[in-house]
Amino acid sequence: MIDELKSFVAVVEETSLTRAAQKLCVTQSAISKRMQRLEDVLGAPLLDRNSKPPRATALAHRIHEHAVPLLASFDRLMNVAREDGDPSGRLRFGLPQGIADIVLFDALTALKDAFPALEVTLKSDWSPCLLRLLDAGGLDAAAILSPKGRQPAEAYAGQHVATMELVVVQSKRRPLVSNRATLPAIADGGWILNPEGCGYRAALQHAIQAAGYALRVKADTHGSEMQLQLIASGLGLGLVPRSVLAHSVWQRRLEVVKVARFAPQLDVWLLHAPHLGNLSRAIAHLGDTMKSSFRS
Amino acid sequence: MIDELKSFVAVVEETSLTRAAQKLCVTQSAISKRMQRLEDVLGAPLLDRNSKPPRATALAHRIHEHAVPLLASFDRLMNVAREDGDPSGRLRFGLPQGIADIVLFDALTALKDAFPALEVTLKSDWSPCLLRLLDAGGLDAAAILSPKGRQPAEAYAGQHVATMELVVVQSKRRPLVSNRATLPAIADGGWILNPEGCGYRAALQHAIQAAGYALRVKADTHGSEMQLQLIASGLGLGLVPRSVLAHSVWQRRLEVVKVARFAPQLDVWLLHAPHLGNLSRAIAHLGDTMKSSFRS
DNA sequence: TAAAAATACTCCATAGGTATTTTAT
DNA sequence: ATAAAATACCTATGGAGTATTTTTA
Repeated sequence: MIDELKSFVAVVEETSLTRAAQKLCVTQSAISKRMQRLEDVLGAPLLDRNSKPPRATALAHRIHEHAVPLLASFDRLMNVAREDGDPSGRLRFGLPQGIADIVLFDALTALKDAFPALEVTLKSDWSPCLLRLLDAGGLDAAAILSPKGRQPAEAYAGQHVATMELVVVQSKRRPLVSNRATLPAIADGGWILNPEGCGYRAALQHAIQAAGYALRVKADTHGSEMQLQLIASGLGLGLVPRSVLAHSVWQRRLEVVKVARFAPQLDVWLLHAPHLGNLSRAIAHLGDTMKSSFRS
Repeated sequence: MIDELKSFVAVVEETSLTRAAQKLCVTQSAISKRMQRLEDVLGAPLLDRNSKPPRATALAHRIHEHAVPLLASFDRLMNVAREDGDPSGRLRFGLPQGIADIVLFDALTALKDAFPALEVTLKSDWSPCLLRLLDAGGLDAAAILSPKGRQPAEAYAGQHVATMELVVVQSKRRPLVSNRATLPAIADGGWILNPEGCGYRAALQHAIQAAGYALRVKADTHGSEMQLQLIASGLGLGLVPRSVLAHSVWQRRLEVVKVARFAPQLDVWLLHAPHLGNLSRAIAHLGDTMKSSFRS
């Protein structure tokens, strides 16, 4: 039916079956039959054959008005799957809060600049949830945190974006531990962390449990600034990326606790669906801006 | 390709080839092959076959977003040709100024009420031009004036709407002829008429020339109110439908001249394209409102 | 008479059905 | 073990091309 409509539009615009045939690189006979098929399907004549070349009927003009945008949508649909096509439609991007703090503004600005037509939808969640969504086709791409050195999983396509150094911080005014502490000392210090599922927290928990201690959590927070504010008040220790600390408004009230033989790091990955279609270029661009966000 | 897209949408929404097949009344094998065809055309997998039933990929979700509105447009296009369908799209209606004065407001209001989704485009011109446009498919319907009793032409579809009685008018204060005149008296009176092509003028010219006299035109006007204003000033005679005179703001300053053996009448026809598709009901409604406009 | 569209006829591709195999849960 | 999808195989249809006829300007 799409071929019939394309032929019909060509016929109306060329006002000639023969010219339409040439334009579409088929025989005049094929066009003639396509038009008859279309008329059969619609149940009404589209061409007035009392004239030569036949003239489009009033109904044909109305159908033409519908057919042109329809064929344009069809072309756009076909373009969605082309790797080299212009990014279009919606890009569904997921990222954990901790990464959002660092890259989101830059990323959105850059995407909007490069691909104004692209609509970006965001999903903020912990890395494992994002991975599951990515798997289910609910996301086109996701930024993921994973312990340094370990690939998120073999099955995922994507690129390594950055490695984040995590540092232990406490209040400068009301320190809880020495700023050159040991693992046992901080384990019992009382922690202010983002909830279960957070990549930072998982890394900390893993390290402390591996050393045979238990993690004592004093407060769950959402978002780095809230976390750092509470830490600055002297309520407990925190674990944050060094870059987040550097940009925080609470920085002056916080100090880094150096912990012997404890240097947690997280890898940041930009993973994406195996086939991106015309989002490929957008995701590549996103990867670049993320890398530069982490460098600065 | 339309069938493939319909199947694809069904598969995504049913999350199962088998259920999609049942929904579309074809075999599971057919759906399986349609999906493969679509994937071939797009050059990318839409289903993740590592699961059963297969899950839609991220790309599939994006394609789905485009496919749904596309199929809706397709259905709307198919509906355009159905005689019994809801009127949609654009209705291109032509009518001469003289009829517009009488029916246009009522007609537009009634159409808007009955079919809010319908967009009406107007073309104002003399009847012969409208007929030519209608012929060429440039109009869906046109109101036409033709001398009483004569069909506009056998080839046109449509209905008779009304017969308009035309009356000769002159200024009440400054009459040019007796208000019980004869044909030779008025022939030389000096006329204020709409330009060449106007149905009224044609009728008058025909009657006067048939009686062996010549029509002396003093002024060309556009639109009945302008014409009646000039007539009221005593500049010349006019020929207008009795109904237009009745509704004119100049009525009190005008008087009807009764002319012996001169009773010009015009038929009003509502003609339309041979196949209207889903405009049928709109045109039928238009015919009804026109008739009632002429009665009042 | 010339140009354009429709048609008769043929061939091949392909879509769909049936029956069966493969595969994931 | 079972349900679901893929596939092998067959048939029928239908779409396109060639050559020819019909029709309008």
